[in-house]
Amino acid sequence: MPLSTSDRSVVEPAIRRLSALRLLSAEARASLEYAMLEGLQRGGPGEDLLAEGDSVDSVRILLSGWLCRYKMLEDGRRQIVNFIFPGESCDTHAFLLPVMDHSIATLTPVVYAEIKRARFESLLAGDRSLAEAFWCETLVNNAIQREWAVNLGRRMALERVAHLFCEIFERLRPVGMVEGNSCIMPVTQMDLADATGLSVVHLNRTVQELRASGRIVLRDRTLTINDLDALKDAGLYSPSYLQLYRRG
Amino acid sequence: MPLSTSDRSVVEPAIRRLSALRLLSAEARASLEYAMLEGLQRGGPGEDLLAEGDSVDSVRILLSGWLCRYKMLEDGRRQIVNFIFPGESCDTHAFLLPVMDHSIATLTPVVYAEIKRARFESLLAGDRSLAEAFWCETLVNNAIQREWAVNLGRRMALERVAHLFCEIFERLRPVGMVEGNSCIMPVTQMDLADATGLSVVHLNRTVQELRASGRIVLRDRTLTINDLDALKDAGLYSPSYLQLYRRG
DNA sequence: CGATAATTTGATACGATTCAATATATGTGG
DNA sequence: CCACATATATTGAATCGTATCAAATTATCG
Repeated sequence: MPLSTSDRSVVEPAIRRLSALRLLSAEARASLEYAMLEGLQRGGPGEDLLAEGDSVDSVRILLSGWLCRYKMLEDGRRQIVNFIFPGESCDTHAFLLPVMDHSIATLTPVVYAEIKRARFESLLAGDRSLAEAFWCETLVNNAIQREWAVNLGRRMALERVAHLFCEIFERLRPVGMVEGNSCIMPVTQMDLADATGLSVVHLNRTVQELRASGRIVLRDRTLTINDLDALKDAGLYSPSYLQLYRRG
Repeated sequence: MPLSTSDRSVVEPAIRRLSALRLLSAEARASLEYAMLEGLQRGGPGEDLLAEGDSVDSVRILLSGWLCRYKMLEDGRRQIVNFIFPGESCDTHAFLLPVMDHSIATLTPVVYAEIKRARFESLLAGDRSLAEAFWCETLVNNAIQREWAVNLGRRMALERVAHLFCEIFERLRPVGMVEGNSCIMPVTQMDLADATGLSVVHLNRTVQELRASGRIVLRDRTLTINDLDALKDAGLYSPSYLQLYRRG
């Protein structure tokens, strides 16, 4: 569903995030903004943007809402392997590989920019820092993916959930989606369970434990972290892997 | 420990692997070979090649032996987040980020080629297909990392170990390290436990279960898979994520 | 408002961890 | 080449964390 708007602020999260990774020239910024505004799309919740096995011929940059990357096992078990937050892009270089190894789904209503591959490539060809910013994003993504392996492999339920909440909070902050000590949490507990490798029931109990100990408030789709440092301790969280404020 | 040799076959695994990802010109091949041969290094088992927090100024390409990427939690829990096999490179673009988010250790004696960043960059600048091959490697790595999240989050012990064995087997094959239905397995059960997110005791029992059911033989540091398809079934393994035989 | 989805609760079962002990390999120096 | 020390693999028993199943409650949406 194409979306037209004259409001350039919709693309701001992407510009913000990329600028944090690499200092972008005014021209690079402008041409990217323009390309994004031309390709604005909307999606409803619960849609697959890309499915495992699809080939990819365009780049998507999320501007609002949440996406997730997930994989399914034959018998229906689902693992969310990562979230995608506003400002982040789906697959800037996925076309170098033949097909998607995983699926990408909307968890909420979303707005994103879709840029055709050729267009995207010429954008990158025109500006080295832009190319580097997108590559950095891939590398940071890789680092996040590694931390998820640690989370799933070596942390206990309470630590896992605490860690995930810290990560979400810290990833939303640089794109301006944190207010005070709160951010939105627009996903179901089933999604959180699939992201932490827990059953819904146990995830629910774990969340309640975090609530009961006063570490978080989670209601009305809003997460409030009373004491972020305490939650980080509980989740054995060390933020360096996000490399949030890099500038080459 | 620098290593000199006149035998060019040491670099073959790397050439093979990169060639599988992208068709390389004879010149690209030759210049890469030359750079690798100039920077040959040896390492013993149990050494950190790079530690979390280090900054990276050279690229390493593994030629023989096994490495692992791992992260530690404060209290000593370790998660191996990936293996690195002969022909694979450690950090071709890690210098785009300021510091390592994880450590890389030798699991066996190794031989690798170390190429200084500037040298490496000029190599890539000189040949587009070479640059693309290395980037593809990063993307494939990312896909493997996602599959590890699935393994750790949603597979049970037996499935996890079966899956890991299948993956190892399939990653060793294209670099010629599989003979018939056997490959070497030069790591301890503790390493396998840390890779699968299990305790050593339970990993041991799981391996025994795989042995008892006749699916594998594991002794003398050699893994023999009697029926690969059966092991894949047991591990809910679907190999597409490795994207082994790509050519752009 | 009713229908459906999401969250919460309870009870039970199972998979995996832990601790402790033993057995087997591997490596080292004499 | 053997004796010893150390690392690795194996076994058993008890415990703990998490899953599963089923039901009840609460929220959400048309």
